[in-house]
Amino acid sequence: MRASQRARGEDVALVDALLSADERRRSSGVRFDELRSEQKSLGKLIPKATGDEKTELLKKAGELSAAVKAADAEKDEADQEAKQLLLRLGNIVHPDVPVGGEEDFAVLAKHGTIRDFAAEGFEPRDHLELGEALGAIDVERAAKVSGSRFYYLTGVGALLELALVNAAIAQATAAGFTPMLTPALVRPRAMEGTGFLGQAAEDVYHLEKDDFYLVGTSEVPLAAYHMDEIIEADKLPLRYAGFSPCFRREAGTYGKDTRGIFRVHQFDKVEMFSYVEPEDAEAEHQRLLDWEIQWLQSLELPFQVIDVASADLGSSASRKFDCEAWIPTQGKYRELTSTSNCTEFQARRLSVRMREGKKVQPLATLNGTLCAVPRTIVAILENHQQADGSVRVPEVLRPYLGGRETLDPQ
RNA sequence: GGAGGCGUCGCCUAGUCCGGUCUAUGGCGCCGCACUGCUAAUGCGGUUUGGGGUUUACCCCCCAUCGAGGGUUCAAAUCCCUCCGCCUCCGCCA
Repeated sequence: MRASQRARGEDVALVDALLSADERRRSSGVRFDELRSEQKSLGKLIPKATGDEKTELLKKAGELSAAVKAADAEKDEADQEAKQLLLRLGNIVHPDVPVGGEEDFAVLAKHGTIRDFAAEGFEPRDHLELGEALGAIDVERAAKVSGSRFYYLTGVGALLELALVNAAIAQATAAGFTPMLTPALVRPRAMEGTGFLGQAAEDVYHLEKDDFYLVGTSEVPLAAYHMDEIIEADKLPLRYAGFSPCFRREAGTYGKDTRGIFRVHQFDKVEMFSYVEPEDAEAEHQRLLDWEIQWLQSLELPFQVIDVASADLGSSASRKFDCEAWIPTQGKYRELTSTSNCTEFQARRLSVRMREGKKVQPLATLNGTLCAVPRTIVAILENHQQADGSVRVPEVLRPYLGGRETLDPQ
């Protein structure tokens, strides 16, 4: 456990503090139970007693009651402390995860072929230039209305999003996922339970007046969907494909990806989410990755799969695979999808359990992006652009775009 | 937004007015056993969840849990406050 937290870049002292807080929580709990038990047996005698005997009993009961209250307060304090410490602690890192920061990922596979635009005889345009020429993206007016990192999808841009979403939902449904439209505003418990109020809290929008959080992904409402429930083991796995808007403050990214729609405050996303038995979690993680690969291959994009390094994992992930598409005008691979194995981390916090025979225990949750719309549009526009400024539509999307084979400049 | 009603251990339900006998009633469902050519029916027993103690294990014991959290009290399902959810009516609204 210590090694895991160090790999994550957390303070090892936190683990020790947590262990001692947990011991205090236990011992104060035992003391409370004993006093309470005594108080209960005394309480049974009082209604039957009379006269001096009763006066005496009431006096004793009064003293005991004060002791119980003191013990209760002590127990509460220890509980709170342990809980606070636990919330700061991330999931245990899977032993195969490469140790290190953002740059220390391991490349697991490469798919597709990167185009050689020089050989084709033209300079690739970036997604914003293409999107504006197609009448698909308008960031200037979005800046007027909402500020930076917002966008309008217009005309074929709007149609392209709808096509992507329909195609993604179709793939997920064919794979056995239940399609879900989820709330974008959630209570603190859902946010906290999924692990987004830890280190990631700065990146989350909060509506103070109503104490709602805007979700950064439908992972949140999908994980909290079965909150406080016990699921029969033979019902597993449960697989949901959520579609929702996603909101991110993108704090601390000033000057990063400022052009176009690669990094924005609001976007739509189709997300896969699985509830499985803990023993099946690693296999499910691989399946989620395979579905992502299938999706990106159907869009005919060149991409690589990486095993994200320890310090770059979210607090809830034990292991994370990203699919990064090649972005020609940036000359590098950029994250398009991400799948995390959260093991029992979220299930414990949200109290989602499974029953197998007599045993009730937390299950495992996993999530994986199927299609984060704006980034996918970026990758499609840039990779499928043609010398005349038009963009070839991948075949999987054509049925959803009225058979259209290209998007053409206006 | 206004008024009223409701929330009990899988589901339904008794209990709440008037605090202690609630160790929460009964039915359904489910599990086990018995009985019966099979099935069904019947009988008996069991059946919230979490934490702790004990144990090889089973058993057993203690504490919490009556939507959630506070309060009053020696003592709370029961009284008071706040919040959450559901239902009905009114208003407003895409």
